[in-house]
Amino acid sequence: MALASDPSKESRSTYCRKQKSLGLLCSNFLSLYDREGVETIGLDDAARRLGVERRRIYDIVNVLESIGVLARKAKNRYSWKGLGAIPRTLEQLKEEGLKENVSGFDGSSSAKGSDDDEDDRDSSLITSSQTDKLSSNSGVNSAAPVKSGKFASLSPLSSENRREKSLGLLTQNFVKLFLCTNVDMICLDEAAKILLGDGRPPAMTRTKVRRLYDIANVLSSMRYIEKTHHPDTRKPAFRWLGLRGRSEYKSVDAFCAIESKKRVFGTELTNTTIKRNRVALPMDGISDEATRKQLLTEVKCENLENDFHIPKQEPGLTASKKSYHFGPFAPPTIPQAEVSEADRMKRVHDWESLASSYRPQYHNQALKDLFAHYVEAWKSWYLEVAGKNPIQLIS
DNA sequence: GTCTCCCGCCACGTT
DNA sequence: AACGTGGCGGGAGAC
Repeated sequence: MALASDPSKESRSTYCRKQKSLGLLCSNFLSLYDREGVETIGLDDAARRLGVERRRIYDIVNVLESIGVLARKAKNRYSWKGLGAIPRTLEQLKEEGLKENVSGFDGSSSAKGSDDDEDDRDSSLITSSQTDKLSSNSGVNSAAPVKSGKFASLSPLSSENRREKSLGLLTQNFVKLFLCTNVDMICLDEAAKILLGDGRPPAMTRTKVRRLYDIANVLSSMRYIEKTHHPDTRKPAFRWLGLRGRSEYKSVDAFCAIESKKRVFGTELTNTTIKRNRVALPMDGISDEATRKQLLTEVKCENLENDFHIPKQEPGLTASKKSYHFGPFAPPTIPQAEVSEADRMKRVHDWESLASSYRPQYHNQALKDLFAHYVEAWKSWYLEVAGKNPIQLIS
């Protein structure tokens, strides 16, 4: 499975995977469709407008479908249920999870003795024995219907096997781990072991972990979970925020405080034409590191404001330790002047003038369309704020 | 080194 | 047969 690009040819490249993360794509996807009047979504349309391959849209859509945001209507078409459908879906998943596990997830049950020695490190981490039944997956519910009636009509074993491994079902079971247990946080490798069941080969676990990373990125971007570290082991883990995370989302200040602690992704859209190892960035010609960082900060702030799902960063945090990189769609004209921190922050907070004056010159028509959408979204959002109306991110 | 996760191949299902 | 879907794991960026 060789990658298409030839690194030797593109040795000068500065590919930055952060700009292409699934989480960022999810944010952009929601920015695009989470608004009044959206009823159906075409996958081709989404891919075109977001500037990514269809394959990536499937990843997003499968996760969103599993938590009720979307429902498949027909080939290439999904109906938009909205973020407001998530709480109901979570409730269903919880009920379903509890029903499937009559013995409960209280830690006292054990369908078969756990032989996973790593699971017993800390009581706040979930154990395999608590959730063995999730691995058997009976959890297909109305929130995530089987893709098609015909799907199971031929070669039942094969299709069932495929369904069992689907990203959507894995998402549901991952969510159930949090909803149906008293677990506080969980490491992805442990989640994988739990969902697979004991005694699976390491390669299978590795694959499952990869998928869980995909899912975690999407759920993180929606603030249903957050990445953290286990207090004792410092091992990366994910904590369930659920609706709590979403309510914090409504408060800009709270969101910024949370967001600033997060790993910060690039803010630009991903693009199918920019391959790994051969990205030509607008700043490639700029050798001075300080200038690059300054420019990165500038553009990051401005782009953040184009996307109301990624609010402003905390002062002093942007581009301090980790450098940001332009995405492939960075505006071709970038302010070069040295700008003081005070001036910069003043500009960042000058939302109104920014919204009315800033017009990035995107080369890509899809980006132009998307930017136009952002401008419209910004206007309505700003009107709401100016009118002292609460921001309704969740219906 | 390990962790993270993008990328696109390709098998399988649908039209 | 052509197209749609999505599992899968290689391998490279991030740490």
